[in-house]
Amino acid sequence: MPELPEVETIVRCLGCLLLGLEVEAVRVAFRPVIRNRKPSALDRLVGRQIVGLRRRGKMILVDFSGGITAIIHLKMTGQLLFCPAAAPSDKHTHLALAFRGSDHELRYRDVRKFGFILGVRTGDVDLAPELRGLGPEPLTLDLLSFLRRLEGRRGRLKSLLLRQNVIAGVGNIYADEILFQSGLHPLAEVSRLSRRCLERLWSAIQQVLNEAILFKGTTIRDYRDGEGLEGLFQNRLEVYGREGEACTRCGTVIRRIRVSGRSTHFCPRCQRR
DNA sequence: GCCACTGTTAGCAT
DNA sequence: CATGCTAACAGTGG
Repeated sequence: MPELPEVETIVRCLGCLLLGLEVEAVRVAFRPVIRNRKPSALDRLVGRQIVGLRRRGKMILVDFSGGITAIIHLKMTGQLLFCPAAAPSDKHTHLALAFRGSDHELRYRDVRKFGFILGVRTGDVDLAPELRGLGPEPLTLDLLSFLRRLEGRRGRLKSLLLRQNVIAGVGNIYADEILFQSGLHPLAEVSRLSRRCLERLWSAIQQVLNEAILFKGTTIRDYRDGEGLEGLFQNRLEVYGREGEACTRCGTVIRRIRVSGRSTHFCPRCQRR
């Protein structure tokens, strides 16, 4: 469930805590979460310092000294937690890094095991198949580039928002919120949207994602930031998870439908087709 | 106990 | 260019 705002929150949170720490030990409890086929740089982290934390789409990039980067995708239920080494860890903790002179460690947890960690050379990060083909970052994409990017595309508007090769980082929750904010119907045909509508869409993307980052993301169930804290944006959701409740803008009952296999929430009055 | 559901994404057939 | 379906996995709720 971590989408762009959640991953951004984790990266900002952990950036402050991890920068400069030197890896003292690596514990791997469940090897398959490491995607490298052969023993890789990830097996040689001891002695390296963490020199950077970045986000690309929904992925976390941890840069280590010596030119190694860990690419981490949390998928639905992954967590990256900086916690006391003494705290008990459960069966869903698949990997942990201990640091020299620190009583805290960094743990990677993932109940459903969909997530992964991949070690690459820092210079090759953008070439990794997981990052290749990822669309631009929505929050640094200006309006004109956005419009150009959507030119010639077809299909349902919501499906388009979810496609990581078009725009990176938007997932199911924020797609619904962005559509509500822009007053557009999830099933609207992309190729038939007026320029005015596309501008509203672009602006809603900026607004919703930035606001969600300010509120440190949405915790429905599993999401936690780097210190184990819940987000606050779940209290500000306008449509997601509000099926049967009243629209905050017009009072109409929020409806839920299925769009490309994903649960989709919208206000039938504020979001006309 | 069984079944349907869940925030992600890749791979497949169409 | 697009769609829908399935699968990976574990937990939750009816």
